Amino acid sequence: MATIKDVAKLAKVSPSTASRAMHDNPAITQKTKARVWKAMQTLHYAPDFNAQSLANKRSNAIGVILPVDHHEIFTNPFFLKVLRGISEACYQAQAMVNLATGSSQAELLNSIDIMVTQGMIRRFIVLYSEKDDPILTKLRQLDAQYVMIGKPYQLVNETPYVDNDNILAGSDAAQFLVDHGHKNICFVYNDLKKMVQNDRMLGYQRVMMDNQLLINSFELPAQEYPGGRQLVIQYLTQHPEITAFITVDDMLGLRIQQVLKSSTMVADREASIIGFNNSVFSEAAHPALTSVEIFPRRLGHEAAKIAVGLQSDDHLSTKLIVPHQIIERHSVATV
Amino acid sequence: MATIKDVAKLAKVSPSTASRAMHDNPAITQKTKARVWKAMQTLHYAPDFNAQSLANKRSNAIGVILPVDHHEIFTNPFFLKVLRGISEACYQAQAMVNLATGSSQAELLNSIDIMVTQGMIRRFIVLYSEKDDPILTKLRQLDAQYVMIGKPYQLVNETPYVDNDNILAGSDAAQFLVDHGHKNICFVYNDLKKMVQNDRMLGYQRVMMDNQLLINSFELPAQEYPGGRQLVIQYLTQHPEITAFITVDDMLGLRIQQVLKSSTMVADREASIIGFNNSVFSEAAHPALTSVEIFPRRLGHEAAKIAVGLQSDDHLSTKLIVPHQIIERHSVATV
DNA sequence: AATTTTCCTGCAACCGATTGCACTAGCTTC
DNA sequence: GAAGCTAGTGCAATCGGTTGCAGGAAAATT
Repeated sequence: MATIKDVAKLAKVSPSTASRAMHDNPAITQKTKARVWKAMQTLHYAPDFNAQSLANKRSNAIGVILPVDHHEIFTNPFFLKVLRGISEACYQAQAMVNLATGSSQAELLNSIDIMVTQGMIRRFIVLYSEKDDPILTKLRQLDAQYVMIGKPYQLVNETPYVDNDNILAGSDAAQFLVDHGHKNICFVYNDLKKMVQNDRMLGYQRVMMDNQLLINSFELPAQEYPGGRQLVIQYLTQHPEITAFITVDDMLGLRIQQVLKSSTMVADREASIIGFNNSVFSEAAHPALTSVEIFPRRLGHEAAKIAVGLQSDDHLSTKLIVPHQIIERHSVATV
Repeated sequence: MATIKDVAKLAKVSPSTASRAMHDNPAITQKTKARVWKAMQTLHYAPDFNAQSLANKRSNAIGVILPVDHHEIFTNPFFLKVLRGISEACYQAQAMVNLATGSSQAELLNSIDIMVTQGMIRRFIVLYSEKDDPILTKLRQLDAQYVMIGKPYQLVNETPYVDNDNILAGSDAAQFLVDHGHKNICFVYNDLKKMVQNDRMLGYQRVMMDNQLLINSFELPAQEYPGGRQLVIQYLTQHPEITAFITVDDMLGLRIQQVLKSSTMVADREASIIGFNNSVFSEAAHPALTSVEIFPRRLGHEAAKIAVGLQSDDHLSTKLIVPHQIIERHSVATV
């Protein structure tokens, strides 16, 4: 591998000039820069990241923080897609991608500590947004920068983030059902402490109120908790008027669909369903689920672009809203 | 942050001695080592990874290579679980996890090149096994070490890997059906160029032959190719004798189940299904799919442990077989 | 032509580790 | 007691970059 000294030698300048030329330092003449650049080309020069990080006290890597391990999370293809987007943007920006996970919060905190203090990683992407998250406190305390995927709960103005307009997405989903003639619509969620779910519900509520319709909601616990099926049956029998469901994730929609199709307790009961995330689940269902696509890969891509551009001294924060899109399939009927 | 010089000063030795003491170099007296170790403790010393990598010409990071982007892959929770296991083991070994993905092979190859030449990453985990994979060629050519998840096609003896015994898993699944009285069993796959699928089929075939039963197989293309549903219906009508399916992934099982339940073309047709991967899909189905759990997280964990232990000079290769387990649910009936 | 100003470039130190080699004790041995 | 060993430690160079500061050359001013 060619080093900066080789380049310098070939361009007949000193390593310091070469270094400055590479960073397009204004102190260097165009003519000199050109010489250096040509030398870089011919030698296929590429800087050593470790040497650079050492000298700069800052790694070129972006740390990616997944939520603390939890059955549901590591089952959700959403994160993998986001990772793909991040990876893509980082590749284009010549940055490395460093993963941080943990089976407990303590472990994750420690991982992050190591990445910052020993790895000199100073830029992170946090793949979720939760209330009172100690991880964010830690990052701030370590003087690291981060961009979030999802809208932050705290320091909303100071935190760069990329997100969908989940309130709008919730509204759109509700409006879609209303437009199809539904009046008794139920919102199915999982955990309202998550900003996404909360926002989508807000959007749903807004539309219902605008149309003077009743608000119904239902908490369906994660798959690993038993009895979910029973809860759905119960809800359905207690609310015979409900003709449509908005589910905060396709998976929930699928589960409700399964119950509708298979339980003798609710035989002949029909209901429209619209989900979120446009995941495999929605395609796999029959009838295929209408779902709101939120473009996770794009979310990741944009977040990474912001993270890569983060300077250690800037305190302005970029916010980016990625559009969503309703993918119509066959699970919503017109009444 | 304390540096090695601070430690050295406190222990009243030179940095070189401190360094040697930290690596438990036999040239250093126990007494001196003890002094250095105590100094490390009191200063909360932790080495700078970048400086270390620079001096050693080898990073402490493990590169993780995902397969080239492909709708199906980034939808499969398997990889996320494996990542979790890798991350866990790396955390314990104080190694960083570096991700490599690409939307094309060229991009992925380039990513890897960068990781090795600029990042000094010399140890990789490859999350898949494919025939004639140029990625592996590249890794070898770059003089990097790798451990695979899944059995390699080439250099089987020289390549460390961790895998399930997929042949056995295939046999077990088939035997499970045979034990439940099934005689006409069909094996459903996706892409036989993948070692996993091939092996599972082999196992299936073995059991069928041992029991003097006919071998039936069926290729169900990935979800994104249209017409899959039609293919299933066609197969079912052309093979009325089939009473059970082994599907190489739960997703495929789910898709077959959907057809069975919903198509009027095959009304009243019943069939048992056993899938692989014990993914959410299997739980979400109704009746819930019986599935073969292959413990992806454990696969990742073990692979990472091997990768971390890899020395640049050793040419012995560890192989590790992670057991599988049939998770009985309700999709297999006794005939 | 001499002096000042402006620009550009190079020297050398530094980032935080590792390691070959030389050196100094303390022991043994004759 | 001098010579020869061995074992333990430190010096200094090195890994491949970055950057403050000094200095030299060219351009501008008088």
